[in-house]
Amino acid sequence: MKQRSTPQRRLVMQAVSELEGHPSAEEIYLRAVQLCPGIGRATVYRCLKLLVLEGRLRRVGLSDAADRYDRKTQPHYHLRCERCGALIDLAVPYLAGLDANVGRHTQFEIHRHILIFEGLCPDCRQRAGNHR
Amino acid sequence: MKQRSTPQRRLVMQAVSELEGHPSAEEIYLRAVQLCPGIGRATVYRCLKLLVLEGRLRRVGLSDAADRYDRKTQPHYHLRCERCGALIDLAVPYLAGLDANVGRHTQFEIHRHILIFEGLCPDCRQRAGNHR
DNA sequence: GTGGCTGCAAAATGTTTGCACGGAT
DNA sequence: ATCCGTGCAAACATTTTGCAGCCAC
Repeated sequence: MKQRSTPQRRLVMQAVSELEGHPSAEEIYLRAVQLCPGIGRATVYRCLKLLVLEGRLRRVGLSDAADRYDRKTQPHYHLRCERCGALIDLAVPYLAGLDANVGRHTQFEIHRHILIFEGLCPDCRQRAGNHR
Repeated sequence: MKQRSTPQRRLVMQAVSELEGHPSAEEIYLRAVQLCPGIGRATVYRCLKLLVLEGRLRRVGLSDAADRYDRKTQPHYHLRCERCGALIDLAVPYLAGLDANVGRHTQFEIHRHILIFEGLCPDCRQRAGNHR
């Protein structure tokens, strides 16, 4: 199964690039529709999946909201506001030794780890403080 | 809103306790039905939510599968097999300093972090090795 | 008798799949 | 001619919600 570079594929990549931060599939779809009316949601989902497989995008899975997509594919962590849902990249150094460490203590073969910090962003923090 | 201790609430807690590991809401529901035919799915979901709120259970959210519930409520990390979905607790010490550290570097008020390791469990590892 | 709790069915959400068509190789 | 990609709608999985009735306080 050889894959083609279709206009839609390029367009989805472009939509992600134009959207700042970590857009969801729906946000990417809405932007893609602007660029190419008629594109289908399923196509966007399929393209995103392929782009992640190719390593051109990274999927940030959230347990209680739609997944987000990230142009930055190198390992890094995320910070999320539990009130407004904002998701931002963290500059904290990647804890490369953790995987080997856990592998040594369990019979698992560790491939990666996912680390997400949760709390309140400055805006929500202030808003929360005000009506307390 | 004062809350009552109902038979269903106790039963859901019992079902979680009887099931080993980290059952999903559906697994808990199925066990609950055995103990009390007629209990509804929605009731199980509502009870789980309340029990988590009370701090008697911990919810382990997974981005690509149903959430799991954990009787162990103290902070700890998880290890997940990406092939069979097995989820187990990790004994790795909790990195308590991380939150303060990230808080110092971002304007966020950090409340917690979620750390999940992913890889292959011993069984799946062997199975994967065999047909390679 | 007020207000939370239950069970049911329906809704909501996010994502995947079946299918027929169309285009590229 | 084959096979991949597309658009649409329907299916799917998980969780939440609206609502009527019930039970405990």
